[in-house]
Amino acid sequence: MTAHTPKYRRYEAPERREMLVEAGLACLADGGVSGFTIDRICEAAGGASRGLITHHFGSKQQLLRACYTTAYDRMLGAAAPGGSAQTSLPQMIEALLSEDYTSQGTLRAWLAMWGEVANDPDLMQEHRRYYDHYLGRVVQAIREISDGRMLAISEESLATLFISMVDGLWLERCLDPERLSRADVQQACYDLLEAFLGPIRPQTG
Amino acid sequence: MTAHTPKYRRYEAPERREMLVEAGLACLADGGVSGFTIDRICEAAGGASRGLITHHFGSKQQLLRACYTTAYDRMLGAAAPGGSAQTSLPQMIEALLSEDYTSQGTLRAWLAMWGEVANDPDLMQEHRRYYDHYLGRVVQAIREISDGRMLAISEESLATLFISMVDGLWLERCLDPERLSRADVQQACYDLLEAFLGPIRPQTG
DNA sequence: GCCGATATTGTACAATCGTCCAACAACAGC
DNA sequence: GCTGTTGTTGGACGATTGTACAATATCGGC
Repeated sequence: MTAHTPKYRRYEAPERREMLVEAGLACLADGGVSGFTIDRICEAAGGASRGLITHHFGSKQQLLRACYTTAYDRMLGAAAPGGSAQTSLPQMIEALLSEDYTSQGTLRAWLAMWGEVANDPDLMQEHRRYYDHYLGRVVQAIREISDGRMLAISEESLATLFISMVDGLWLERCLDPERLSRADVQQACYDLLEAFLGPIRPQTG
Repeated sequence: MTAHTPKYRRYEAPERREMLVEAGLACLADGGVSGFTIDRICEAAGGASRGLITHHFGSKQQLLRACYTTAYDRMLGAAAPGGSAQTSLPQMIEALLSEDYTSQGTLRAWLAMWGEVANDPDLMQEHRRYYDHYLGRVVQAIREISDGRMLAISEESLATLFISMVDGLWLERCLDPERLSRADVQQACYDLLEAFLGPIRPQTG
């Protein structure tokens, strides 16, 4: 007759880790590094206990590393839907400069994590790995359009240009959404690409 | 016979404020927001007392605001030497993507401050003011080159493109200086500009 | 129903945080 | 040299930080 309602739910380690990463990203989004706190993260993870992060990740810093790889994975995933490695330039422009992704929360999270990349060698290595992956995809997408044509600059150079442009526009728009509209920044991307690749703008009716 | 060597030096308020801003920027550069601490800042300001920041600025947050405007002033100053409002595009490329300015310290400082811009309305206002100023200068520099010629896009659009590109390249290079050389990023800027303005690259011998 | 592996809790801990404030000292003006 | 203004000191304060660790609870396998 002891109905015994459990005081807490037990999760498998991988699932719990995922929950904590999720909570960590949420905290980064609304408080930056200062918001990335053991107490707040556990609170955000459904009121878990303070000991959990140390238990599952060893330290707060390692949770941050996990958050970084997750965030990067998602970014790449959004730019290449359906899990394929295939990406089109318009799709990337649409996804990375979407209304959702150019939010102040997204900005705060990335700024905080980038700030750590410069400090943490492990994170730096991870960053480099992802960046190369990202660049490779863009080069591939460019080649699909150029289709063997000789461009004014190499595909790799144009890819670097494109990535930096997207990052810069994303940053400026996050900082001040009223100053730069979504249409503005997306158009700017096409201005850049068409200067090298010719007309590629998808007809929007 | 009381030789009386002073225990500390008294500064005029403006001079002391400047010292604290300097120390604040130094702390931001090597520790981001986490390094921006009353204790560390005072230590960096020649071992001043902990009460000084509250006394001169009212709060730590207001010191941060002062740091932001100083950093932005210096950035604009570096891009337009001699104190003139006049700026040339090559000069900006040279200054903002210089070896010195693409350091991890510079990165950490800006990331930390931008993270606050998204939170603090006062800082946001300041940011907007400076950005408009910055944009105006770039438009002016573009007009000097286009010289009335009709471009593929408006001078304002190209200015936005340019600023975002510089920011993006600056960011990527700060994050991983070994991946993107100074020559790479500066060349990328010219690739962009020449696509719209025709040859403008200064002959480097 | 019990057991054991293991996920979870919650406190203790020392360190650090930002702010406040009363006492103090430097230095210009007299 | 004294005095008044004002810049400076440094400790008190409560809140919060990340980590460690022993105690506890859950839940699958029997």
